[in-house]
Amino acid sequence: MRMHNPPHPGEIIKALCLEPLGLTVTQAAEGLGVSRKTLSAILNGRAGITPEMAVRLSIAFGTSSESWLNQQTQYDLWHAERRRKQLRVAKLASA
Amino acid sequence: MRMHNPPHPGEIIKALCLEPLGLTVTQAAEGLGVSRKTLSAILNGRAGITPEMAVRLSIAFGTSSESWLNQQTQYDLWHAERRRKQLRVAKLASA
DNA sequence: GTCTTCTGTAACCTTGTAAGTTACGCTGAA
DNA sequence: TTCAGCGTAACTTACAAGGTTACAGAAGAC
Repeated sequence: MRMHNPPHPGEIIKALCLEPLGLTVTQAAEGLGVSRKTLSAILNGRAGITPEMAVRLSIAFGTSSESWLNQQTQYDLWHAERRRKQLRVAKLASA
Repeated sequence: MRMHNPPHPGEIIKALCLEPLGLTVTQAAEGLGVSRKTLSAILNGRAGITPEMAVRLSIAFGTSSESWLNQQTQYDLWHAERRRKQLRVAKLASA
């Protein structure tokens, strides 16, 4: 489990894709083939990156879809781990 | 992108966790703190592993939640990649 | 000042999925 | 035959993603 709260993937998209290319949200949304609302929600952390969106990002920006989706996975997992103590689960195998 | 259709994580749970320990689906569901229906759906590929379920699995079986969730990610991504050609996405950066 | 563009976001709808409870039929073992 | 285990259907609640439409604010061009 990582120590620091990982940034949501939207921040990375904004910092590594949109800003370097000088793309507006509107332009990027058109390029990705999604609505401006959908991209805006991701950029502002109000929606996650779905598998399909990861593939879209990999087409548009040339990185692997796996890396995009893994970012989302790490983000989701960090938040799920914060509730680990609240889960009532038996140890079925003591590793 | 992997060549072969990755097994859904439920198969791995069954093969690596339940069978070696001789656990029934009912027993494992109780230990994990979920309904028998929920676990059955996962084992039979009709539901995915959520971040919370990944944490439950890591508590019960002593493996990292990340490894469980990554299996789901790989499974989801493989299916999303199959539709890559159908997505109308512009190349915004030519990597 | 005025107009336009970009942006965030609210409201609303549709679709899909996860999870729960309850209940049913099937199977296999005691 | 009786019963435990299992898959699964039917129903509910909850939530997330995506779309369209519309609004308000910020910022630049004129």
